[in-house]
Amino acid sequence: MNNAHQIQTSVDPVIFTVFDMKLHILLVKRNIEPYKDCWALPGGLVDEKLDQDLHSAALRKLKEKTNVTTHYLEQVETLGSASRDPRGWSVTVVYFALVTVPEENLSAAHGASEVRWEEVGKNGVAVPLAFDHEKLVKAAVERLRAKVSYTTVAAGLLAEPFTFLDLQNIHEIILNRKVEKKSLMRRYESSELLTEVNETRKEGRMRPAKLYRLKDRETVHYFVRTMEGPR
Amino acid sequence: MNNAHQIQTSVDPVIFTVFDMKLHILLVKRNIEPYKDCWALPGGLVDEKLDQDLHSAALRKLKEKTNVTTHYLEQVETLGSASRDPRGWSVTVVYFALVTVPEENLSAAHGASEVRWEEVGKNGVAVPLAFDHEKLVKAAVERLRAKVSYTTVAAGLLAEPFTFLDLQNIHEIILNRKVEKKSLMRRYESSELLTEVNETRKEGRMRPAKLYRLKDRETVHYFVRTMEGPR
DNA sequence: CATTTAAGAGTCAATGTGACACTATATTAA
DNA sequence: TTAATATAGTGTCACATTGACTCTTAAATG
Repeated sequence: MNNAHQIQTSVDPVIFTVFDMKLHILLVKRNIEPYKDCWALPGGLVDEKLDQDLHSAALRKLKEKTNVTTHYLEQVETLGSASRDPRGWSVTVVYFALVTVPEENLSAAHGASEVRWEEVGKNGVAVPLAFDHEKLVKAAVERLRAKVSYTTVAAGLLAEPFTFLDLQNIHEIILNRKVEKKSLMRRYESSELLTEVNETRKEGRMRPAKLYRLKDRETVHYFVRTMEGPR
Repeated sequence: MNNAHQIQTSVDPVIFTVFDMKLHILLVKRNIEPYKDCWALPGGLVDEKLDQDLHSAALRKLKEKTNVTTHYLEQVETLGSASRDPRGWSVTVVYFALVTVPEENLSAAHGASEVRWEEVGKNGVAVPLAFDHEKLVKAAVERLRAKVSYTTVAAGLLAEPFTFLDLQNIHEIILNRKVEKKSLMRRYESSELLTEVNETRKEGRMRPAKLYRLKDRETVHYFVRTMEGPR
């Protein structure tokens, strides 16, 4: 029972952002074997010295690859088996993080020769990923979609201030379907999470939209019911 | 990065059952340090040789402590930190399992000097637990309650055949509140998960209740809406 | 000042819910 | 044979929330 075991423990954050009206995740190109030159999640081994706990290990990985800060980091699931890494038994804890649209860009440091935002389509990303990372991404996307359909987490992705249309777009992009304007508005009204600011217009000669900020970027409101989708 | 690290990896199943109209979980008394003679979850280290993956590691732990089989095993969350075990960095993957009411009883083998079913009250169990196991139990109970309020998992706890009242009781015991008969009936009807069998009566001189079986013990039906509780 | 066009408020049928009243039925006692 | 009993199971309804749709509002432009 007291065998000094050799199970590798890592964290794999799936970092989401939205730009160009598409959902994206952050990938890094591996520069060591196994799966050298293959795209992978920006994860890595938990460091006994550096990391107090799993959550901060995930935050550290996040910081190493991007300059942006997260308003949301949630554990998704943990996969562990003898076969998922050719080097032997390994366990990885999958997280998903939401970051606002990146302006200054990525730091291709820390063992990653390349870093990039990859579009998430209907069936995950278009490139093959190392290890079982496609499965991890799938799980994270499912969780994100579920969460967005019954909470206000998606609002955290927006740069402030934002219009209601921005909010609606974020939901539609992540859920990959139309969302009823009025329905979403009602939900955010009852969440009491938005504060109005001033005004602006988006395109030429139309009525300007109100601008909002979040009262508290840390708070996530749960809708009384999940968004049901089209009838 | 390639430091041979020493993170201990374990699984901790929270095994639920219902008898005497109360929710219970299985605990074992530790017979080694640390926390010797303290009650704990029936978990243990993942064994690289024995276990193919985390799920089967949890099943193995379950089998070592009870003779019953599970119809439901679900991963809850993973906790890992430098401080949760005095011996150093450790990670544990928490599962929750549902088993039918135990008849032949527990095997107090495998490093546990004592095994027992402990009642789960409003605030978890009444005895202090080793490590952070109270937190793990709390997380598992929350997840169980959530799941029971929007799925048919609870039905898996019943020995077949069962009456509708049995089903209602199971829900009420786990959720720790009254559940509307008609509301629950509607949900199970639309789940199309029950098959009628014959008849029986429970107490003396009243109308006998129909007996049911589950069409498929593996299938879990998701209700269209969460049970909302009293108005 | 009329026109344009999206913002955003109003309205409504459909759905599912909790609550509670009501009916059905096997057993037992008269 | 029949009435009483007590739980099993069904009927009904007000209420809340939803998706869908329509209507009003308002700044900017020409």
